[in-house]
Amino acid sequence: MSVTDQSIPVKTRLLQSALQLVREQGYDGTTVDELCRSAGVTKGAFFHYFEGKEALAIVATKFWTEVTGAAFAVADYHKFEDPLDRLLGYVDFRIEILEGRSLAECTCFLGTLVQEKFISSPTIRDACLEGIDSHARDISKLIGEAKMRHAPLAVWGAESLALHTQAVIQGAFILAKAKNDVTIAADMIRHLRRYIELLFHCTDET
Amino acid sequence: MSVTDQSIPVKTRLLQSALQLVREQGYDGTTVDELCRSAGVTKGAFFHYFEGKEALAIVATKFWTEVTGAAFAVADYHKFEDPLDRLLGYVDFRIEILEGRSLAECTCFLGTLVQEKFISSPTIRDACLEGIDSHARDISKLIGEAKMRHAPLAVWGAESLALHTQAVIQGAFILAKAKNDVTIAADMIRHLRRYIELLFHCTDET
DNA sequence: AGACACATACAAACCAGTTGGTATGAAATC
DNA sequence: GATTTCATACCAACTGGTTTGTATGTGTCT
Repeated sequence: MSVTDQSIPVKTRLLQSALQLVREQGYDGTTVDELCRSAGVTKGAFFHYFEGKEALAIVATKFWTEVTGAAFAVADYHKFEDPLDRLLGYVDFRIEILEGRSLAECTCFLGTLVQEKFISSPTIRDACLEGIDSHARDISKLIGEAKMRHAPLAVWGAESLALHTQAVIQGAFILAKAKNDVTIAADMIRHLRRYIELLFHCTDET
Repeated sequence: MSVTDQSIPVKTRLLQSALQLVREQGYDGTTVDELCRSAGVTKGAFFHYFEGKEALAIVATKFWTEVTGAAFAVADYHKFEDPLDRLLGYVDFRIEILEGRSLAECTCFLGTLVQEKFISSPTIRDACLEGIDSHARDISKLIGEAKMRHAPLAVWGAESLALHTQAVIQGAFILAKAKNDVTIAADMIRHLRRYIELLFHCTDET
């Protein structure tokens, strides 16, 4: 099921190509022509479905949020009864995702996009923020439940820790890109796992 | 002392403009013309000093590494006798740097650049890696000393933890950009601080 | 006079977006 | 039920502006 598969609608193919190419080359580094070539459509088709490049970026952030949201929704870690196990399961899942994938395949479209356009396009920035926040809210809920059961008096907030998990993951991707080595990202996320374990097991310290 | 200050050499002005503009707009989003305008020089001057845009980027990474390296070298946190205090002082210093600064002024040139060009320009990627690693080595040394004194048996490695500090900081910048709020980066780095404290104070758990 | 440090003008490629069209199918009209 | 009408989904060529880079000129210092 390549991205040029004729059975996939043109609009979807363009969005899939956008996710891939932007993660590989950045937003400004990806031309509309290239996007069309990758999706196997012409420029006419592109401008039929999207008002312009920026509009595509906005739609792509929503597309990304849906696709990844669905992947997390069906992931195994939800099966654990203890919310702390679910939280640690989530972190393990983030590590699993890295395995056997190229960097561009496992890094975050939103993080890549927002770093490049956070000033030059507030519209894109807001769209990225919504996607990131949407996922962070899910994680915050997980953390809140784990906190309620295991560390109700802890000083740190669930929301803040949820954002921290996302920060670590985003930062892990940057280091992995610099080192051209996905495994380094896993190492960084394992530190996050240890941090969470310490937060829940050394409550006297917080 | 603006970047167009006539007393600063043209080449330096171009490099300073590059650091600023790339952090604001990204590499591909910054044109050579814009760079020249910002530095108050003409295109002739630009191509007199640099072979091209990519060559400038390489030199800019070295410039960045020197400038920031010097800033960290003279920072206060080195005064502490206990290496753990120096390490925590470093983290606090990273938080201090954020205060009163705009996002583009306090984020990392290398992280921004490498995320955009890690595939399309291996040369730039390597230059960014060298800068990041150079700083990480300094932090790794700090951590190694702290570990030797306070947690010699800990399972985590100094180098890995040093990279993790950089990952957290880079990721903090991405979230801050998405939220358009520098203070969120400080929150993320405070989690890093707590992680380090826990690592050194709950050694039985590791 | 010759080297260096720039400035100005220009070229060649590139890129987002436009224009003007075709093919197809569905709905309205006769 | 045949025909016209119209909207949708695309396609290919083109345009105007931008971008990196070059070629050549000019002033200055030694």
